[in-house]
Amino acid sequence: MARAGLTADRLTQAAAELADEVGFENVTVSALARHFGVKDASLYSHIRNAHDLRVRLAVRSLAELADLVAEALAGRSGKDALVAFAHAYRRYAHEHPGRYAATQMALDPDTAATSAAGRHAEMTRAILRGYDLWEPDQTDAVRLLHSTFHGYVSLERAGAFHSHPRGVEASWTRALDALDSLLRAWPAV
Amino acid sequence: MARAGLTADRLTQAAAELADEVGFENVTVSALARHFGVKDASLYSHIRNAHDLRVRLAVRSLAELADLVAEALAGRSGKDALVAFAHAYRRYAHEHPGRYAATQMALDPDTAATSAAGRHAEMTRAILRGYDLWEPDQTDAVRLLHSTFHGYVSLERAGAFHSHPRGVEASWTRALDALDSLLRAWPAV
DNA sequence: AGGCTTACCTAGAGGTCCTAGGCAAATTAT
DNA sequence: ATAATTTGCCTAGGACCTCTAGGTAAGCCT
Repeated sequence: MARAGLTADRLTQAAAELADEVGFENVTVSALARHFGVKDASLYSHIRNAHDLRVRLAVRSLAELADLVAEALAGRSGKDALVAFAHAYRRYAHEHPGRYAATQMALDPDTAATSAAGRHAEMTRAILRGYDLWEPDQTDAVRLLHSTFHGYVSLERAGAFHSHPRGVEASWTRALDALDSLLRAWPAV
Repeated sequence: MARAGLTADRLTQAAAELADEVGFENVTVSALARHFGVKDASLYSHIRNAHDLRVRLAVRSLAELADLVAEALAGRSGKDALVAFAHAYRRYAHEHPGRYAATQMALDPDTAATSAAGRHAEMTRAILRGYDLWEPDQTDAVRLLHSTFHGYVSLERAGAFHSHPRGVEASWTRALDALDSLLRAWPAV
């Protein structure tokens, strides 16, 4: 009986593709086993349980997104960097909805600390070097930017903006204009 | 054999409490049936299926949140209204995490149209009457505000801000200052 | 070739979702 | 007050998912 050659990595990769096809919440051990033509029980040599599989997918997706953002940021600064970051972020969410959903999973503190979540914060902070912001305003601004990007993308995906004819793309561009101007004139306390 | 007196409404109410206790994703038909001391199958006379139950919970939570926000907004305008809206919104998410998660469910267009989602947009728009914003900037600003509120609250709940010592409360207050100043000086195209 | 590790298997328990069909309690009609 | 109707909750059972225990065989190493 030939072996399928499973590893935790190949499972996570397949789970990522599956998530984009059927949605993150439908990534099950059974579906993954079917994909490889093996029995459910066989996967438990490689992953601890279903939650472990989803955590691996989340960690992998965070790293993948961080790579794409890093690439988009390379050689840019100021508004140029802000827009590049935002587009890379939103594009990932659109092209890989299942993986993006995975990045929103609540990770336990240890896992989060060793994940690429820190790189995301670091890159957001790098953008702010093009603006005149210092602690603690810098941290506040990082949180605001992250919130806005994530909020916009997830509301957009949830269909919250469909009720109005104004183009979602146009609002996004204007939101970036607004954030840029906000960062340039960050209000003093 | 005495009846439990189930109705779709009582089920939804219990589901809301259950959601806040065990998390939205753990609101199951079985758990709800256990809560009422009846068999799973009995619930299907009142709800169509598990998805239907979650949709009812989402619609109910949206309405509940809209009521709280409306109350907070009453008699306020300008930054005062902005801050009141934001605090009511964030407070609901903190006090009722399961219900708040429910409000983020993707609803089909018909359900969304008849839900309180429209009231949320309308109230956000009302805030902007205190600023000098007109279409299409108004819609862009509504989307930006909504995104930021939702993004901040959901990242906060996911633990994304725990890695830094800066207080989450302080950043939130500053974010509102920033949004206020942004709305007062909304950049022209 | 023999031995070791491990990839994958079968079997099965327990949980959730949901349907079909039945009885009995509550409600309405007579 | 009794009969007819509606409906709330039941049992039974199928389909799918999660996960454990224990076994067989494939592939690597000497």
